[in-house]
Amino acid sequence: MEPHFRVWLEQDGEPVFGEGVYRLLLGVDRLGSINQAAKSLAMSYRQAWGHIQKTERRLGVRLLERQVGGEAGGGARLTAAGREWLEHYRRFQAEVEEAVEAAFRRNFSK
Amino acid sequence: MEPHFRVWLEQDGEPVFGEGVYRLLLGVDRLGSINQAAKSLAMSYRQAWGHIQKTERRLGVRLLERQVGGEAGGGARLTAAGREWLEHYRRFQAEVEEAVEAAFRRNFSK
DNA sequence: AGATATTATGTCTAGGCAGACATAACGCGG
DNA sequence: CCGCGTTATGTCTGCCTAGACATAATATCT
Repeated sequence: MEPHFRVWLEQDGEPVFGEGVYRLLLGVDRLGSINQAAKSLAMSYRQAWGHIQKTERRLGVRLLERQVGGEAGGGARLTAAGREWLEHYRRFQAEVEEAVEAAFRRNFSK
Repeated sequence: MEPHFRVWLEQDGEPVFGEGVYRLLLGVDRLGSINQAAKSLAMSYRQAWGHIQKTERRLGVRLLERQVGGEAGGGARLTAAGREWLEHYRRFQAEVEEAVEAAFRRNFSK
C-alpha cells in the first residue's frame, strides 16, 4: 500500500501548470528541442506542442524560445521565465511529496 | 492562482482508496443508504455501488453493512472497518491539504 | 537546389469509459 | 398481497479526448 498524489495550479477554474508540462520543460532543457523532449516521454510532438502552447496561453508567459529551421533544423530553449516556473514547480512538488509520505506514515502505518 | 491536488492509495499499481469512495462513505454515514449518498453527490446508484464494490474487493475489507428490503426498503451503514478507513483518510487528506497550501505559499507567493 | 530536422497547426478517428437503462430480489407496512 | 425503496448486477451507447495523420514553413549546411 502506497500513497500517490497529483498537484497542479489553476487560475479561474482551469488548470495552468502541472506534471505534464513540467516534464516537458525538463526534457526541453536537457535535450534542446520540443521534438526530442516529446520522444523521451513517449508522446507525439503534436501533443507536446499543444500542451506547451496551452500552458503559455493560460499563463500569459513565454516559457520557450523557439527557433524554426537552421542548424539541426531548429530547436527550443527555456526562457528565463520558463526556468523559473520549472524550478518553482520542482520545489513545490518535492515539498508536497515529502508531506504526503509523512502524512501517510502518520495515518496508515500499522 | 491556486494550488489543487489529489491524493489516493494504491496497492500493486491499482488504486484502492481515493476521494470518490471517501465522499460516498461520508454520505452513507450521514444519510443511511448508498442510494441517498449517490443522489447527494449527483451520481447514479449504479455508479456509486460499483465504486464501493471495487474498493471493497481491492481492499479485501467490508466497508458497509447492507440491508436489502425491510423498513424504508433497506439501507447501508458503515462497518467498524469502514469507519476507520473514513477517519484515517480524512486526516491524511487534511494534513496533505495543509502541506500543499504551505508549500504553495513558500514557492509561489510573490 | 535539395536534404534535413525542426516548429507550427488543422483535422479525423478509434476506443475506452462514464453514465444511462433495464431487471431481479428482498422485506416491511398498510 | 401489493407497493415502496432499497441493494445488486448485467448490458449498451454515446461522447470525449488522446493520439494519429497530414501539411506547411523555415533556416542552415552540403
